[in-house]
Amino acid sequence: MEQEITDILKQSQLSITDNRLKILKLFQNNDKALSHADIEKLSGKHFDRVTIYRTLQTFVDKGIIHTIPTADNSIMYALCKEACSEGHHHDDHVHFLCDKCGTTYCLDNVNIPAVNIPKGFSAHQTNVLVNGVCKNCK
Amino acid sequence: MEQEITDILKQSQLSITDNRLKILKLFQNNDKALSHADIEKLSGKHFDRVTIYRTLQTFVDKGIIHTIPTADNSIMYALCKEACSEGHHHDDHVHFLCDKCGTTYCLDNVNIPAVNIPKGFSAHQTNVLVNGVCKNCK
DNA sequence: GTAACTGCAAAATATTTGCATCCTT
DNA sequence: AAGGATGCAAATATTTTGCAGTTAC
Repeated sequence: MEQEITDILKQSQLSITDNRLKILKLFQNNDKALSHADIEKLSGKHFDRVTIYRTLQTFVDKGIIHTIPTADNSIMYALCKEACSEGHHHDDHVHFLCDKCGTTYCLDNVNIPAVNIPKGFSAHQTNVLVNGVCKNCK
Repeated sequence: MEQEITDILKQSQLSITDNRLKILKLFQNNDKALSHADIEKLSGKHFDRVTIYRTLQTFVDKGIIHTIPTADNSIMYALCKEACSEGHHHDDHVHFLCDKCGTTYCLDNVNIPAVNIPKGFSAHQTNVLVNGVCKNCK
């Protein structure tokens, strides 16, 4: 597990630092999407706000995490699966936001359905965000 | 047309003010989603930032406009169709974001497809956001 | 006349940038 | 040693709140 995390950084040609390892571990341990604020709390404020901003941005750029568009517009981040690579995300899965607990899940096993778009438009990527109640809050 | 706009406000039991009429007119004239910044620009800075914040919030609360979750997390707003009412949105249409010109469209005629969500989860609302190239940028 | 709306000032938050220092390689 | 990463300070930008003056009804 520890090994996996460092591998992720190596593959993206990023220096292996405590900071990055800790943030990555937060994502792995939580199995849900995290906001900047979540990371700040979960980390116990051990590192700087600015570092979190920069680290998240770096991870997004490298395709390690992806952002999730949410209705209330808090930016959420979650780990990308193997299909993602630098500059080219394939987050073709559905995101689920629980209205009760606020947790955002990546439903990796749920494929996004095909969408018919009008003539003249060409689709490149599709995001699906489902709101509702999650299994824990039921 | 002018009449329509005042009717919208009347139906929501809101006072009819220049400010609100102008902002509503911006939405009607542009046929696309607008951000807070867009409105500031389009209005020619004739009214206060704060007023725009409050007006947009009021409109969202009353079901006159809805927010659109976007990948880059700028908050976009667009007019709701007749199905929306206070506190209960039915934005069951697809949103399209053009990667070239940045325009966000409501594809009112495109219904959102059914999504299979896992056991234990119950869906309440589904948002679909498609990225690509729009008819004008092709 | 009264309640609602607006604009200004200011506070509170959030995000970005510059730079000196420290850490990874 | 060199380049990248971090932390601090500070600059910007964004959003919220309070309040007094104005406007719609």
